[in-house]
Amino acid sequence: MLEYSSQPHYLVAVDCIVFGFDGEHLKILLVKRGLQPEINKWSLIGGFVGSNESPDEAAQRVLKKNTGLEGIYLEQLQIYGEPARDPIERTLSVGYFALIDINKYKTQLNDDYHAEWFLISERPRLIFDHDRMVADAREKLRYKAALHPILFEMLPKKFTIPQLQILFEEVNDTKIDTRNFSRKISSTGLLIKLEEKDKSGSKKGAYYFKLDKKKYQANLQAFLNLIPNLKPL
Amino acid sequence: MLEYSSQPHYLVAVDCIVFGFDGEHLKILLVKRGLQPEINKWSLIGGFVGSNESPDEAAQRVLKKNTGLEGIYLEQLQIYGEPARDPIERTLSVGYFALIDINKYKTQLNDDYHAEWFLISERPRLIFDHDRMVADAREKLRYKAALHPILFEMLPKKFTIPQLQILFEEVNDTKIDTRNFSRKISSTGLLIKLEEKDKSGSKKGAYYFKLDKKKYQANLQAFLNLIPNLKPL
DNA sequence: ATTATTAATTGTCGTTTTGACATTTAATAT
DNA sequence: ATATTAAATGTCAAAACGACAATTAATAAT
Repeated sequence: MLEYSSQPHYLVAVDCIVFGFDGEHLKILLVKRGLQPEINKWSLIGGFVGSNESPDEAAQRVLKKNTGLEGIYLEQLQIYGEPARDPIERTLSVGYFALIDINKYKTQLNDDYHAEWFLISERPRLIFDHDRMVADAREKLRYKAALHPILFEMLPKKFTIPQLQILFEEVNDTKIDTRNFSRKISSTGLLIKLEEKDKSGSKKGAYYFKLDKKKYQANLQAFLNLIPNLKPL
Repeated sequence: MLEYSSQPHYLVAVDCIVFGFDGEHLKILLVKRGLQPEINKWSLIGGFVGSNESPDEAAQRVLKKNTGLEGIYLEQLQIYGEPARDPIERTLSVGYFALIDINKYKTQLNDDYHAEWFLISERPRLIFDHDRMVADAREKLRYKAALHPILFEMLPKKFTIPQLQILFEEVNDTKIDTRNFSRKISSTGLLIKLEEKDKSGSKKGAYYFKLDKKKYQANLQAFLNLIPNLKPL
């Protein structure tokens, strides 16, 4: 086998697909690229992996630098490494998808940074292979959200069932029956009903719920049922 | 933002977690590392990503070079990029897991290469972070296999239901009820019953089945049921 | 030839979950 | 007092599930 020294070295970057929910629509956070090539074109939030950080840490750092966001849900998507994906120099990029509550960070974003939210369906064309990254992230989000309670990451601490349903509908691009949805969500035992109501959406008002954090942590792992009585490895 | 030129460059490698099934047990393919550091210690099959190939292509090439295997099921696991994971020089590694039918390649392996099969539970300690890679791959295999018909990749073209069940039991490290398993497998409509029987395992013999390849391709995508009547994005 | 043996195959039943569907309820506006 | 609007909840038939045991097809033993 070959020695280390004779092997080629590459740039390694991270790119973050940041999904957010504003109560009505699933959105994605984009920035105008600040360096050549493709300067001033819309792009995912990204940056190079530094010498003393892992890609995971780089993604966290880059996200914070570009948006002010910290401690948000972040998950590796996959690596993008076609030799010619960056025209200047070979760069491998690790894709991440992030989930945040838009309203929580709205002010911060508008004031301090150049990031902008777009409807998924109305986003501009992106540089390099970023459009593919978005498509992949969208698919993975849907896949994962069908089996894990991660969509709560995009909601405020207090949220209503109708809000939650709209979010599911947006992610899955489909309509869901209110009665069946409510039944299934209740059966998870993840929600705690609060006294307070959200009156903004209707005259009657919808009860707020919050996450049962203990059960939430326990259920982050898969809850599959092809194999009965399955226990973690 | 910084220029490309001022950014650090890294080695990028691939490491393959190769799972196989011999009819009885789930096994993993390991090699003795051929270069410093940690030379002659057990390791995953890996290699550096060359200048003119993607990581996916590198994984294919490395697998073929080390085992003679070609055109096998290969899927990206995740990237491993802790700054100090390789003591010589910073190297990021893309983990892949592969699925093959052990019997198909047995002779080839023993004769031409130094790879060796181990029971998952009896494998030696591996170099660097390869033990973590194996653990991650095992979890992902189980997760994916619960939702997608990928385990067939580890079986011969003709296989029996009892064989298939043992494989499921191995992957999930659990016992499954014969009657319920058979019912569920049949309901997928993925199997075609053949005339021939496998007499090696019993006096009565077990009917061979083969995959319905058309339905197999269609079902490689997720078949979830949290969202009724879900169609692909 | 009959019987024993072994693993493969198939069946039942009560419970739970599912998907499709409509009515009632709580608040505000008229 | 009534209309309006969205939230919350109920029913029912069909399907899927999990737990459980009996039958069948072939060979081996007597």
